[in-house]
Amino acid sequence: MKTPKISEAVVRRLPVYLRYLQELQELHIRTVSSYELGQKLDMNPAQIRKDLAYFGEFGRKGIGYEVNYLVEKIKQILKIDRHLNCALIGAGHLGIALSNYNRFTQEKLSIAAIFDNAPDKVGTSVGTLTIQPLDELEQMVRERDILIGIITVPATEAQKVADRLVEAGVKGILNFAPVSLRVPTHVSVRNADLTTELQTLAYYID
Amino acid sequence: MKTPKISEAVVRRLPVYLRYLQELQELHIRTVSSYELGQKLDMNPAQIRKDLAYFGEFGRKGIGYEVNYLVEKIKQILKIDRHLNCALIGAGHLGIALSNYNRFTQEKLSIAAIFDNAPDKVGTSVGTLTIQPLDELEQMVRERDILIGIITVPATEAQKVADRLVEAGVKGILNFAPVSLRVPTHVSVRNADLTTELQTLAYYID
DNA sequence: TAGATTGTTAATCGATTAACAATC
DNA sequence: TAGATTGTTAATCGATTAACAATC
Repeated sequence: MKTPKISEAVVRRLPVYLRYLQELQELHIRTVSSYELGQKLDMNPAQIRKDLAYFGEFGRKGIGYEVNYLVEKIKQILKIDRHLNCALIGAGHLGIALSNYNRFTQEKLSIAAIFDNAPDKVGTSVGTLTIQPLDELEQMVRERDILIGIITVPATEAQKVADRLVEAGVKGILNFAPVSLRVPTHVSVRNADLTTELQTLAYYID
Repeated sequence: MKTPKISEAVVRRLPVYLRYLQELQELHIRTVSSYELGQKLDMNPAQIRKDLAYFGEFGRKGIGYEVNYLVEKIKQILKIDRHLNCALIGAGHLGIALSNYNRFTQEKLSIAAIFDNAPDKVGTSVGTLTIQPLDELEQMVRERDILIGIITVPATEAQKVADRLVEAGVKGILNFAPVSLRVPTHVSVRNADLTTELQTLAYYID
């Protein structure tokens, strides 16, 4: 897979294509054109073709894209065709919600450990997992080959947790805490802060 | 407030500035330069100055920006200086998590009603609210002046809920369901789909 | 005053869109 | 074949960054 230099904008659109293509799969639709995709996703067809063409020639001129094939290709590109273990740090309401949410949607991206320091939470089960104390973070990351940390602790703790995740060897962080994390360049961070989203939305009201 | 044509990229950065400025407020720091902000947020200082300058002249040459003043200004720009009522549709784990999360962070952006159709949930309390059946959505949106809908129902239900929210007069939707919603242009949608975020993150692993 | 830092213009860089030859 | 649709190049558009006069 030759990746000349793909912009984040392109990468962010791939999961959106994938999601819709999977809907088409369920409807047993075999083929789709960039025009149809563009109509449904409210995007420019040229952009869709260009995005996909960064990674290879997946379509057929005069025909369009074969849905099943494109689904597999996008999964490969995103590297979600293989297992990827995540650790969840912070077993509050949001953490529990995510660990459930996760279970029945993407079995390839799975939560392999949950941590919290509250004494009344440690030892409690969440699905098939048991909440562990934060002390055990580093050990578990290594033992269970965890590559992604999902941070759902309070803002004041988030940087400390991020530092420990980085130190333990995690490659990516999904951060739900409302702070800008500082991490080395070899670690990717994505922010999923609800407050920020709501505030952005407020701007567009009226 | 003259707003020539502000790009979404600019609007998305304002809450990030705000968040850090509020941290500075707590530390009783009175003044900050675009250079310092840039250092901390890992952004170009010229960009920060330009972003802010779209909305007015908030700084002082040779000095920088007065923290308290800038916080107030950004709140005004984002329109979070006034109350804004949201409705939450879907009282699953994620919905409950959000309604709690929300309570103690942003009192100006508050959840004013929670809906779910599951018979075992209707009538149950969540904080000070009682879960209501979806039938009552339109009525509540009107009665309680709800301008934003937060969708945390399953993907299959999300478009139906969005249609009803739009019909009831909501101006913005924060969508947690993994589907691309279709709404009229006068309604803003922001997507906060965890799966999409995780998949994007996976691309950057290794 | 001298040093610092803004607001803004101009230069650069990158992303989106249009157009079309290639071809199924 | 004729119509459709890709992959890709070129044109456009927009966003970021650099530079600097204005000025606190």
